[in-house]
Amino acid sequence: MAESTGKRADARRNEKALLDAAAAVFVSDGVDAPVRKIAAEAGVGMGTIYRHFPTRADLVVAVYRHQVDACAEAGPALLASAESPFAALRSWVDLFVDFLVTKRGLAAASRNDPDGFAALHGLFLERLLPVLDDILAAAREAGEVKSDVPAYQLLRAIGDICAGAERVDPGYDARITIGLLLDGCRG
Amino acid sequence: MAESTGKRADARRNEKALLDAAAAVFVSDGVDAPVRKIAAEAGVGMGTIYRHFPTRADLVVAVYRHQVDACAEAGPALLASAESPFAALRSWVDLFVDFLVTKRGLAAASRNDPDGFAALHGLFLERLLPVLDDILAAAREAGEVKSDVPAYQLLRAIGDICAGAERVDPGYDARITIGLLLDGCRG
DNA sequence: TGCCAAGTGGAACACTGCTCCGTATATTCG
DNA sequence: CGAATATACGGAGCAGTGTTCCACTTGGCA
Repeated sequence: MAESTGKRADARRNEKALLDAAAAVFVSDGVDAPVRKIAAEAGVGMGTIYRHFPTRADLVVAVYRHQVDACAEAGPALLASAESPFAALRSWVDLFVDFLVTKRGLAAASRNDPDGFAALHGLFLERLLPVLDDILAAAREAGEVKSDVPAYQLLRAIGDICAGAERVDPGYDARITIGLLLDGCRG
Repeated sequence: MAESTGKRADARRNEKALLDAAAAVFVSDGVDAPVRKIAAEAGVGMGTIYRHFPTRADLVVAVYRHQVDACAEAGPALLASAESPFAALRSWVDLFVDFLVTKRGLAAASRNDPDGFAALHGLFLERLLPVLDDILAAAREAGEVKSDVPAYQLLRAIGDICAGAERVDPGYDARITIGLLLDGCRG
């Protein structure tokens, strides 16, 4: 019964254990936590972790995929409920920033690892870019955004700023920068 | 004769060799190049490199210090010659961005290494922050900048954006984002 | 010249991501 | 129920990193 995946029962169990362990370790140690630690936390060996997630980035993507989905799905709702498209833009960007800054190291996770970057970047592009694009288009139509900056440019800038902001420093607030950026879009 | 440093002649020679080697390797391999490679290029042992530069960040700072100085010194000149303080702001930021993007990995060099970050960050704060602060103040006085964003916030945002932009991607241009940011400052 | 503190080199350590393959076991079939 | 087999597991091991340590060399001075 259960999943129709051809996987063996223990394999499925281990995959779940790994996802849970990774989520826990990412919270306590940051996304850069050693693979060994995640394997240990899950109570499996190195071989197992690499069997299920060929690269650490795959694991990261798997762990956060549903949160990214939630962020993507919130877009249209915000656009419908906010008092203006630009307000929706602000709210949605806030959501994304929240997501990024509450996951220690998420945005920077792939820094050292080009493949990892591609995976995470790809997830954002696939799920979030269309959403931001819609919001941006609506805001333009309402005359609230003059700049013709592409959504990609904006999405990436936000990611980069949050990545840099991960360093703890009481005097710095990434949200201020991002607010400035959005103001810049109004032209 | 020569420097009044109490250092031995061979020590001074090695320090110079290391700086030259590091500069060369940074260009060809990026700022993240292995320490061993720099030592080999300079023809010295591991012990020597760590004697002169206790951490890789110290080496990075030493290599780029005079370029940072040049950037700092260009500030007042730009302010005097540009047709408006905001134009000077743009030009100066361009200068800084040029510096960051032409040094592969410079802005991200310290990413993995908190001490390294502090060193580089400290250099920028010490040399560049006052310059940006002056330009920003002038632009505000001329009514060209409405936002009261602190210079620190802006400087760091630029650094973070360039750090993120280091990943090669023909579709992304950090300068667009930074331009947007400056537009945002005009309020 | 001879001495010795300053300086050097590179082996060794601790840590990382990742691979490999002998072993264990879930599942299936007789 | 008991074997046969494909599937999955564990962890030792490899390659590469930054950094430390200390026996050895050498510049500069008396």
